[in-house]
Formats: sequence, structure tokens, C-alpha cells
Amino acid sequence: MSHFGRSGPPDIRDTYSLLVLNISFRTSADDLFPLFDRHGKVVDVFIPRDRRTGDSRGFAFVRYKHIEEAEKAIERLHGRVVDGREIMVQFAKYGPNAESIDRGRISHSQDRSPRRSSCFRHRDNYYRRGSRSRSRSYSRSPSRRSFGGSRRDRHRDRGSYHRSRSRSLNRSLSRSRSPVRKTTRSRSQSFDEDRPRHRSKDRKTSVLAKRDSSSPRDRSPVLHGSLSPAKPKVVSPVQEGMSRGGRTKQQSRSMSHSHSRELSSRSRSRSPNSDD
DNA sequence: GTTGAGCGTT
Repeated sequence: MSHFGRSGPPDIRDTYSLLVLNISFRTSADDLFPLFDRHGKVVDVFIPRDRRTGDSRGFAFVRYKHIEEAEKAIERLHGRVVDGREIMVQFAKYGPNAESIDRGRISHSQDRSPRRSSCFRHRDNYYRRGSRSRSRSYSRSPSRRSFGGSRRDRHRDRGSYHRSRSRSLNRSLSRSRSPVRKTTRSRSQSFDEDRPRHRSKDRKTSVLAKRDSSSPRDRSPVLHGSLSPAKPKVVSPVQEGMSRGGRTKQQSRSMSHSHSRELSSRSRSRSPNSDD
């Protein structure tokens, strides 16, 4: 969806597309439009969003009708601080169909691209399908003529092409590793395998259930909270008891049920290891 | 209140 509320891109024939990087996650197309429209006729402003969360992905596309206006906008707005962040403005190298485009120019020669299949287009599918091909699989033309290539290339060559949008999820998962896994793994496998399944399912449903944000500015932090480890409150005292007492996890599990019931029914003020 | 490499749409 574009800034003008239509479905899909507007008349993009012979427009010049600028990629605006490093915008704030709170910056909306309405913020960028007046800024860029001062330097020429802006045909469209589009901020790609994460399809699941709806969050901005931190960059935008601004389309101009004339190339000289686009160039002027680059000169004037590159490095400008918008919403607290120094934006980078450059010609887009790829069109909406991941075609290589010339200085951001979008002509009508993008009927269909054999390089991509539609199921691979969306970023959500990249990391799910390919083990390592979840990054842009479309061929990048080496003609990076515009400025700013060196900085971004440095970032890319740093081996950080794992920058998929699931970074917060990765952080959460890496943080959620509990030291409990160190204990005896005799019959604890069923327990160890059960817990993450429950959690991931709960997380998924909660994310889907809470996807209700209408405008980006009204975004509620509950989204990120649901993506966080989100360990159940009742499990923390049980985990403490497990790691300290060193009892088997089956026992702990059966106890955790009764404990959680007790703790929820009673005033929870009891110490979890009061049964020693 | 929150992240920060990078190229796109109901």
C-alpha cells in the first residue's frame, strides 16, 4: 500500500525511486512526504513493513516524477536527521519486483521476472524456506554507482547478512536458554521438548491474536512483549526449585502442576521449596 | 519504552 491509500503502487511508470534508509521505526510515510515533497513532486511514499508484526522495517521508498528532483532530494536530504535518526537517501537499485533499475527509474519493463517466484518474494518466506538463501536471492547488479556504497558494503561484508527481521525473535530465543537443560537428560527429553513447543505455540497465537494495531503510531509495545521469552510467571519458582534441588524433571513437573494450582489458589506467599 | 542491517505494496 502506498502513501496515498490506494492498493498497490500508483502510477510508477517512469518514476524515480529513492531508497531512504535508516529511518526511525516510528517514522511514517506522512512524516516523509512533506519533507521530500519540498524538493519535487513526490509520486508516492512507501514504507515496507513486516508482514507479521506490521512494524516498519526501517526504510522507505520515495518516488519522484522527475529525476532532477530526485537528485536534488538526495543532495538535500541525505544525512538529514529525521525523527532522531540520520537518514540515508539514495537511488533505489531494485524495483518493486526486485528488478535492477537504473538510478531508481521504474519503467514499465517489469512484466514478470523469472528470477523470483511469488512464494519467495516476501521476507517472511526467506528464512523459513532456505537455510541460507533467505536473503535476497535475486542477483544484485554490481553497479553501485551511487554514494554510500562503501559504508553499507562494509556492513554487509561483516558477515552480518543474518539480519533477518526475526532478529528480535532470535534474541529472545537465545536469551531464553535456561540453565535447566544441564540437568539429567534421562527421561527429561519429553519435558524439554514439550516446553518450547508450548511456548512457541502460545507466542504465535498471542501474536496473531494481538495483531490489531491500526496506525503505526498507535503501535502498542505488547507486540514486542509477546515476542519476548515470556516465561510463565508460575514457572519461575519451579525452575528455581529444580535447579537447586536437583530433582528429576518428571517429579518437578508433576509438582509444578500441583504447585501452580496451590500457588494460584493460595496467596502465593509460600516459599516454593517449603516442602523440603 | 524497545531493535538498526538493508531494496518494495491491498
